[in-house]
Parts: sequence; structure tokens; C-alpha cells
Amino acid sequence: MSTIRDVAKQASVSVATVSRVINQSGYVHIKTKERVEKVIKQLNYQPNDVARSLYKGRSKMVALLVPDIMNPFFPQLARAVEDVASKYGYTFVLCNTDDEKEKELAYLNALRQKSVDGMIIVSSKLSQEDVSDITTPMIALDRKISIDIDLVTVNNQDGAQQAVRFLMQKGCQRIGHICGPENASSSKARLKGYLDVVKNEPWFSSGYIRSGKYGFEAAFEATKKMLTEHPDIDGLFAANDLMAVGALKAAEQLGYRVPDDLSIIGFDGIGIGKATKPAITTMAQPIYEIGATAAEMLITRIQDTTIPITEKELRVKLIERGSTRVS
Amino acid sequence: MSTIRDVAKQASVSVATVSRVINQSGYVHIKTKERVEKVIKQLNYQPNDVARSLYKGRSKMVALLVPDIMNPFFPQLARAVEDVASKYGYTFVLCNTDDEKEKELAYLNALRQKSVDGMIIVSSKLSQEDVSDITTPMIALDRKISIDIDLVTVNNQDGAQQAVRFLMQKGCQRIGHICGPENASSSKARLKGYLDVVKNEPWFSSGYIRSGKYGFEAAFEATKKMLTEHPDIDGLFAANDLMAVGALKAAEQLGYRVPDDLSIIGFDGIGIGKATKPAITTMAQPIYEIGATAAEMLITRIQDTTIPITEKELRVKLIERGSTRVS
DNA sequence: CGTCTATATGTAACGGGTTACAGGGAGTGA
DNA sequence: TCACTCCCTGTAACCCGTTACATATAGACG
Repeated sequence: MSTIRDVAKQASVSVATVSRVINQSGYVHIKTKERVEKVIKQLNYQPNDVARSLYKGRSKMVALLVPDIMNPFFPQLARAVEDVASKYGYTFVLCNTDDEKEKELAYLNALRQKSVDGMIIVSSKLSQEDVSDITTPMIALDRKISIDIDLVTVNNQDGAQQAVRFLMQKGCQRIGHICGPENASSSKARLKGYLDVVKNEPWFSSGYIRSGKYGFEAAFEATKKMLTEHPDIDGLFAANDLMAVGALKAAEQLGYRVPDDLSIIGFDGIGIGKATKPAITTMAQPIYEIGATAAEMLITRIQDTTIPITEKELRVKLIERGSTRVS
Repeated sequence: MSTIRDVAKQASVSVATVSRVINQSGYVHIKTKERVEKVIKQLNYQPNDVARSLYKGRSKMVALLVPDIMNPFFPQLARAVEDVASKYGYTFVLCNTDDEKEKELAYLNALRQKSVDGMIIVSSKLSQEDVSDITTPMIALDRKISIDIDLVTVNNQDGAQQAVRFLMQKGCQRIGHICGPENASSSKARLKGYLDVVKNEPWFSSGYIRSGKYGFEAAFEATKKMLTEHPDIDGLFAANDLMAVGALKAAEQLGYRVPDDLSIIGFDGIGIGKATKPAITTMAQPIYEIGATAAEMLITRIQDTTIPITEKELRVKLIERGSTRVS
């Protein structure tokens, strides 16, 4: 690998001039510029980003921290963030935290040491104190972390209400909820939305709520238990699609016919919901848009850290498929 | 952010001593060490990785380049690579190339400029010349790039043979193949395996092969066309599970009953194959193991670039589910 | 007591860009 | 001709750890 000094020597100029050519800054005589460019091509010179980062204190990298890369929601999100990042010349780093606070903190540290310019974080575990000493621009996504941090979400509570009302409208009499992790704000909001609608129903009790931890397996087990305890359930609102699929499989195993015996509605709008039979009715999030919005916000903040904290809420949209009754 | 010089000043020692304490190298008096450590804690000093990388020429980062992060195969793989990487103290970078040569080359360059220590690449587009001038350790995964580069694959051709024979054994008379992209070596091997078994069948013609480009949508369309042209097909071997799901949906739409009218077998063993109804029979790859193996190989090579080029082949395993006939 | 070695610590160069600052030439207007 | 402004280019400090090399002290051994 040749360095800027090699180029300078070969072109009989100083490193400053080469730097000016590369960065198109300051004055460089057109003749000189051409000569330098020729040498750069000759030597196949590529500036060393690490050296650049060291001086600038910035690395042209952004990171996305997600709790579960195996949930198709996050690859879709990652895709969006990466697209925007590379549009602005940033390298994208994806980190999987398993929703474990320890891993999150470890990443936060590692990334800061690498002078990462910004991060987008989906975390249920981090709180204000954990991030208060971090000056790197951050965006919280899906789940709130602190009031000091920009946030991108969807109308979770409202969407959940819509989902549950939709089930009722389709004739469901007893509606259970497979909720997400207790401390995720998105999960809490969806639970709240569910409660808003059902808490005054005569049949309602806490047994109609079980946690599936936003995961397939846990939801599968939770659904089996819930349906066994409450065989009268004829509607199920899962806080995400992955759990809705788990619920579907559980219902199937118990001999329920979906949607005739049991209507299931999910949340997220991931692709897998179309693959099942019946396909999953869902409150779809504009996943790509969420990721892209967060990424744009992050880059805006990187460029100007003084702008006021903002919260942006996108809207979910009902997609009716086969897992809910027709009438 | 405090620097090593701040620590040195505060602890009344030189930066060299602080460095020795941090890296546990050379001689440091126990008393001095304690003093320095105390100051480090006081100032919450974290060494700057960028400066370290610059001097060392290494960054403690490894990258994984995948063609399609939305295919669940790759998140699973990424998961494995990340686990191994972080076990050895490496930061993991995920890059999505859309299977486009241009993006691949752009990443290769960007990563080199960042002094990334090693890369694992899943690419059908890169050839020997494209990577010949790259000295960064690399591992090719799933698809061969060059004889100069370590390779991790599975017994694709053999697995494909097994898959097709399995369909025959279940009584299929006419077996079609939805293949992957033309230039991916894994795709070519699976096609070859298919041909090994069927090419001498009296019914066989090239119309029994169509490309689904390893993607859901393309496979959906390809299957519809193929089944329309050859309604006699009663068995389908898709070169990956994502395409198998696409094929299943297409068959459904055309009124085929799976597996009664049509048996479908996939390849990969991704989770989504369990979510469909019927669930997809597949030649499962040990995905996590593949990723972990590649990552281990990469780190071995980073530590010693002189070791001879190796190719490692893992084995696929048939998982019988509902998409293939019982007898 | 002189020499040698193990221990302990500091100085400064180094890695490779970036940029503040200085210096010099050319052109313009007074 | 002087003053001033563009141009153009170079020198050297800087970003922040790492480490080769130099220096120094203490204890061991002959």
C-alpha cells in the first residue's frame, strides 16, 4: 500500500498538495493537480481511512444495534439503514445484542473506541444512566431509551387498539394477547393498546395475556398454555409477526382451525407472514421507512449535534390476510 | 475523552508506562501500576482504537459480505460469524451487496481503507482478478471465488443428488428444478447434482429447469411458468428454501395440492421452512456451523497468513417435512 | 569493588493523513 | 512604485497509541 508521501515524492510536490488534490480543498494549480492525479492512478493510491479518522476524530461509520438479527424485521431495517448510510458515504456496522444489557454496553464501548460517528439502537435494556456519558450521536428506534435521545417509533398503542378492535369487529368474543418483553417500550405500548380495548370486558382477566418475548419459540409455548387454560379464546393479538406465526403453529397443533376457530393478528408486516397458510393478518409497520428515517435523522444529527431532540412517529397500517375471519 | 497523555500526567509517569500498564507488557512497578490504574478509572480512560489501528495497521474488525440479507440464511450465518468474531475480540461488520459486483468492489475497497483484518465473502460475481491485489485475509463461503482463497462449502452436488433421488423414491415421475443464479458455484453444483440424476430420464428436457435467482419472487414466477408449461411435473427441487416457499405459493395458486399433486424439496434448512403449511422438506445445511467454521478459519489466517489454502466441506442433511409425499 | 543482569521508567520516532501558517509570485489599482 | 489580493506550494505540528532505544537503580556474583 502506498502512502500519501509516496505520491508526493513521485509527483515532486508536498504531502499538503496531494491532500488538497484528494480532498479538492484549497488552491492547486491545474497542471499540478493533473500530475498528482496521474501518480495516484499509477500507484493505485488509496488514502488510509484510519489515519484520516484519527485526525478527524470521526470514522465515517454508523452502527445499528439490534436485539435479534434472526427476526426478519431487523434485516429489513438493517437494509434500510445501510442504504441510507452508504448514500452518505458511511460504512455500516451491524451488531447483534441478544437483548442483553451486557452485550449492549460492550458494543457501546467498542464502537466509541472506534470513533463510530453515530448509532441507531433498538434496546429494551438501556436506560438514561447507561447512555448519559456518551456523546456519540444516537437514535433510539422502536423502543425509547431516554428523553435525551432522538426516537423513531410507530403509533404502537393506537395500532394495537386497531388490531384488537378489528378482531372484535370480525366477531371475536374472547381475545388473548401474546405480548413482548416486559421492558420494551414498544411492547408495553402494544399491551396498553390491547388493554385499552379489553380491560372492561366482562370476560377479561390477566390470564389472557402471556409473554412470548418477541420470539417464535416462546410464543409457541405461550400460546399453547393460554389456549389450554382458556379454550374459549377465539381471537389472538400477537405483539409481533414472528410470535403470530408461533401462535399459528401452536393453534394448529392443538387442533384449532385458523381462522374459523381462532383469528390471529400480528404486528410488524414482515415477509414471513405471507408464507404461512393461512397468511398472517397484521398491523404492518413501514419497516424500510422506519430504518431510512432513523438513518437520515442520525446523519442529520451527526452533522449538527445541537439540533433539538425530536421524536418521530410513523404510522402502522392494517393488512388483512387469511388468519382472521372474514365477517 | 481523555487520552493516554492525560493519564500519564495525572499519574506522574510517561505515556510509555501507561501503555505498558494497559497492555500488560514490559516492566512496571506494582506501585506504579496501581497508581496508573487508579487514574485510568478516575478519568474513565479508554484507549483510542483508531490510533492503535493506525500504528498496528490492524483494526480488530472482520467483515461479512452477503448478497441478500433478507434471505434468512444470511442472518443465521451472520450470527455465527459475529459470535466467533466477538469471542476473539473482533468487531463484526456486515455488508449487503445485492449480489452486485459494483457494490462488492466498493465494499472491498472501503474495508481495505479501514484496515479491516479479514473478510468472509459470499459472492457469485467476483473472480480471481478482482481479488488478486488484495492482501487482506479472505474466506469464500458457499461460492468459490478463486483457488487462492480459502473456501467453506457443503457437499452441494451430492446433496442435490440426494434431494432428487429422495423425490424419486417418494414416487415422483417428473421432477423440475428451480435453480439459483447462473454464476454462483453453489447454484451450479446443485444444478449439476440434479442433472446427474435426471439427465438420462426419457422425459427430461431443459424446460424442467428455470432460474429463481435464489429469491422468493423470481421463484414464484418461475414455478408458475414451469408448471403451466409442464403440468405433468409432480416433483420440484428448489435450490434453496426461499425459492421452495415461492414455489409452494405458486403451486398453491395454480391449484396444486402439496404434497399430493406435487412434492417440493428445498435446500438450506432456514427457519421459515417450518412456518409454511405444509412445512418444507429440505436438505439442511449446518448454517451456524458453516459460519462459525469460516470465522475460525479467517481468524486463523489473520494470525498466520502463510498457512496453505484450504477448502472445507461440511455436510448437508435431509430434513423430511410435509411438502413431500409420504410414500 | 567492578561487572552483569533484572527491573523500572522516560524520550522520541512512528503510523498516515490533515491543516494552520508562512512564504513567494503574479496581477491590479492608485 | 507601493500596497494589496489572489494563487500556489511547502513545512511542520497534530491526532493518539506503541515501541525501540536510552538511561538508571538495585541486587547478585566473583
